[in-house]
Amino acid sequence: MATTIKAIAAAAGVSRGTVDRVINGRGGVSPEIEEKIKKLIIDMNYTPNRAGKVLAGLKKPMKIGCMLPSIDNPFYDDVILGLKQAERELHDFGVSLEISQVKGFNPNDHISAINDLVAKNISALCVSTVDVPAVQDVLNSIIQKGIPVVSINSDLSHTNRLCYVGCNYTESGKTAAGILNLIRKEPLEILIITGSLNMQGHNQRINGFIKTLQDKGIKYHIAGVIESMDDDHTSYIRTFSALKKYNQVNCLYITAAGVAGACRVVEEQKLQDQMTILTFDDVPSTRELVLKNVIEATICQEPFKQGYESIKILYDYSVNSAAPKKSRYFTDTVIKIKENI
Amino acid sequence: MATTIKAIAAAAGVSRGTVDRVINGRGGVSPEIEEKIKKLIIDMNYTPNRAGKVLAGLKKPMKIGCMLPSIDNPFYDDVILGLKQAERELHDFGVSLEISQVKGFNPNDHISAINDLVAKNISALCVSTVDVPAVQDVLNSIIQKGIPVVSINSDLSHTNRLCYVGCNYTESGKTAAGILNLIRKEPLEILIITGSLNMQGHNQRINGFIKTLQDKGIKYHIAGVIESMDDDHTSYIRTFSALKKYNQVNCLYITAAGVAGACRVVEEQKLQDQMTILTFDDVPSTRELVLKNVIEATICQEPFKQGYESIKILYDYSVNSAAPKKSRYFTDTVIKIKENI
DNA sequence: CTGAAAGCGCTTACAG
DNA sequence: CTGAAAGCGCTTACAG
Repeated sequence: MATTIKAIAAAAGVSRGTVDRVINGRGGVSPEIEEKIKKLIIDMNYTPNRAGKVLAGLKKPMKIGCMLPSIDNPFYDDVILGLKQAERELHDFGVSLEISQVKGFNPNDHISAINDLVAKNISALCVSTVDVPAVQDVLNSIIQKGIPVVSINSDLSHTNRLCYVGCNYTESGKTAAGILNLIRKEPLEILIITGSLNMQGHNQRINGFIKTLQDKGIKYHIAGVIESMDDDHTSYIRTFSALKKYNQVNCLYITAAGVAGACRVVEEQKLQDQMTILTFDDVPSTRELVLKNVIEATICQEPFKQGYESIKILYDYSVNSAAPKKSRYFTDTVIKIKENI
Repeated sequence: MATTIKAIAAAAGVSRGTVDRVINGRGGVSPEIEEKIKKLIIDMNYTPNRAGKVLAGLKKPMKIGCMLPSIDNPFYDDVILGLKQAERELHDFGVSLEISQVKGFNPNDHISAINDLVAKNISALCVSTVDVPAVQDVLNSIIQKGIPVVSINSDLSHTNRLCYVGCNYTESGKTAAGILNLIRKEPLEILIITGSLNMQGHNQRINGFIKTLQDKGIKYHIAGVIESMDDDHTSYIRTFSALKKYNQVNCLYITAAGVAGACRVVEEQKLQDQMTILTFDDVPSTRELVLKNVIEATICQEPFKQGYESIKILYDYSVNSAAPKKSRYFTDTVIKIKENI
């Protein structure tokens, strides 16, 4: 049987209330008694029982806010499933989620969604947002108020966020090059279709990719780099033009959304057989293209786990005062091909 | 606030004890009152609070037994880490693990290890064992005693095990062929090195592999099939002979342990460059060979998760009487290459 | 500065 | 067949 507050109180000859004050640093305990209890806690190897804490804490339930740019972005579907799974598991422990979904990456939209959540009295926040000063400032002021923040999928600089949970973008770019190295249809004439050159994650995927191509001594040439703006229509138009201009291209490296738009060009022009296509993430349209042998491999990042772990981390921090051990939790870089998708 | 036993009792005009009797089917309640309470439970949407259950159940702690053939088998290291992680998380809920490790696959050794666990008064069991009648009988008698059993990593037939948690062997074999299809150095002359032709999982890896090679229309020929007996020394000896005999082999497909032994032959004879090697699992020696570019890809099966989920499933079943929704929980088929291992 | 009591939701003897 | 009471480990007013 593990040590309890009751046992400590008996050993110290005080009441359980006093032991509780020391354990939780509520103050108002004489120095001698405080010392005595602290020593006992260590000697008797006391750790608070989570079930007891939960039950006592049921009177003041905890609401965790989540802000995601998930409208019209199927990538977030699995993130949300992960959030909800965590909510289900923690429901009996008094936890509920307040999920705020926005469309696009306008900082002002994100800020007002975040402020709305705070107004709804959340006691922790997880966000997937843009890393710009205006957003950083808002988050820092929230953190100052005692609301811990976890960044999902896209990290934040210059903030005291508790931790990041998401993709290792550089590694995922390297892995794409590793796959290409196995396939090896040299010389490679590569068209890079990125989401936005302003997105750090997308750039890391490009840099990791190129670095590994070089390290491996692969014969390649980057025909061009275009931006899809994470939009299938833009992606289609620009890929169409680019493939007309660079007609030697035999490899598409698509770092973000816009996969279906780019692949439509390839299919319409019947270029599947001579084109090696590498993409990221597993949204329904991408999955279909993998199953149709249009895309050779898509590299994924465990979105479900990103949602699930974020909530668990915030809960553990708030209730068990367990700070995360790492400042960045990278989910696995997962290679999916037709057979294991 | 969620509905509680107290609320139901008040609504029914009875004591909490009576409500508890109905909820847990302990009997001894008059039919009319039982009906009334059952209706109330549905109408008021009652679900038992786990924290309350846990606290009340702390007086009778729960011991879960685990039997693994893990001695001298590094594959199980991560399975055990997963078991221990679950134990840590459930420690405050009164759960402890009794892990029994054995060496090899002798049914009698497994049976006596299992019986020892039962003698230690475990209330649930997870096992990774051999699927033979003698073992099945022992497990069925244990299950009859009310001890639920989960099979890890290797499934059991003819038993009432609660569920299986482990690899999808057929899919992992297909995935190996999918990788080979991307690499395509036809014509392929393949040497299959399997663990044992008596192991269902190993055979499924072979069958899935060959089926997919055929479906893809890949030009291949199986030079031979040898058994490593999951042992590096045996693997080395037999691979050495086989490569001497079939000197056209340009691909090694290794379905189980014995990877390091087989690869030693390749390295000693400097065949790395002309040999495509596909393996399974991520043990230290395999990982090293992937990083050294000897192995092209190794296909993994989330061993940590296998351990972790097995315990969670047994716990949920025992405490929350939540039967698993599926009879087989397949962990993901994970492709690891140098860049993402 | 400290203690006694009540309560979170559930279960377990015990009494009738 | 049913109820009242005590208890699991912790926290929260309240009284002194």
